[in-house]
Amino acid sequence: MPPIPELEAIRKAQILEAALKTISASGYANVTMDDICRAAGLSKGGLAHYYRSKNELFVAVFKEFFERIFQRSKQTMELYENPVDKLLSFDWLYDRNDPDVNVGYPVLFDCMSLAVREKEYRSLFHDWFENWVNLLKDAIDVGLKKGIFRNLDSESTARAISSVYQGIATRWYLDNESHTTKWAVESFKKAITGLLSSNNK
Amino acid sequence: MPPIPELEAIRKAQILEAALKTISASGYANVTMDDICRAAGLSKGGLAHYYRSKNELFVAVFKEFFERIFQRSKQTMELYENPVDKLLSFDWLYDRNDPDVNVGYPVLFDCMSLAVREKEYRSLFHDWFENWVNLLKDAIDVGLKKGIFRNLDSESTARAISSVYQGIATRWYLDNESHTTKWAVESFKKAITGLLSSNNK
DNA sequence: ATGAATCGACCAATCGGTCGGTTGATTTAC
DNA sequence: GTAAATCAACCGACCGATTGGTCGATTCAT
Repeated sequence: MPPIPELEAIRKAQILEAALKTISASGYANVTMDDICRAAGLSKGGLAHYYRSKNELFVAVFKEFFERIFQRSKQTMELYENPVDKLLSFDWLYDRNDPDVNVGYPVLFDCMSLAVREKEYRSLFHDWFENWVNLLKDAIDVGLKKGIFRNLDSESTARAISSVYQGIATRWYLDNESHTTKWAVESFKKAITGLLSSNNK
Repeated sequence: MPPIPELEAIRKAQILEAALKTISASGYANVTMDDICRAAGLSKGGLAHYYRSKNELFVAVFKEFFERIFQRSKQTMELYENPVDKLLSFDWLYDRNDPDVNVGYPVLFDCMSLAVREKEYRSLFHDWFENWVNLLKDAIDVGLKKGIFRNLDSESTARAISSVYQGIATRWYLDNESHTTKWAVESFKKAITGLLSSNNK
């Protein structure tokens, strides 16, 4: 019987952590199970005991990843009271020293290219979008109730706002020599305040 | 000696076309040289005669791809006179029946995940961004001169506009059940007109 | 006969997954 | 109370399949 009852949960967490870092560093397509074994301090057979296939492990890794990002987003938004501040609270996405950012972007891009063809990954994306959009939507609804915003469809505006964050992030990360952090922050603020002002019919 | 002098150019074009379709359909990581040989109607040795390694071929494919997208963007913009119309002329990006769209998005996502780790691909991205941004920047500069826009930095605004297109495209493509074409088109119009109106200090 | 164009068998390397085996703690049998 | 059986945890050698690249052979126009 198990030495400690929580051993399985501990091991799985260790493996996920090791796999996440390895995938982030080398890229989904280049990572081998051996790499992950080494990073996790386990043998091939040992790892197979917890995750029976590469695909099973990787799906678990990406799931864990999105959960982390979501929690981070939620916690950061909660630091603010004003709906506008909440909606503009994602500047941590453009901090090159942030550990979530450094690990996260490579994983995110990998996941996107996987999502193109595999519905399991598309579904992970969908859930993440949904969670993110709901955070934003709630803030917009509060703003509408308080009269800060007018004539907005909160859901489609929320989707647009998160898309703007992601679009700017893509540039900022993949071509950082031409896209400074200053540009990224100013741009998302202008774009999002533009989306929130109801001068569109 | 070559049967026809242009044979090399013809073959290379055939190979690039076949490779582009194959990569789009199966994904960079899953495509084998055999797949491309079959699609191009050539043997392994025959293909090796024109492209000596997988990497050499793939870089050429992605280069060709970005060139196509750029030409398409340029031509579509030229259909319009008014700077605002030019800047909003990219709704073809959100047409699910467009062949460039169907082939392009999978390739684009693959290229992004490659660009994270390989500077050769990052450089392709950079060049594409630069070309795209310059198209937009020229239109904005005309608008500034004509007095249609005020208080804008044309370059950083151009970068923001193309980022908005790309961010919305990501959602629209990867999670199309929750992101309709109508949403995509309305959203980019609102976001971009917001960026162009100078009510930001 | 020279060399570009093309072929396809073959090689070496890689990788995911399997499987028999070991360890050590717990449970069961007596 | 102890010997035997059991089982989770873990190991690493091995297998089968895949794949990128090579190379000698073949064709054919010049």
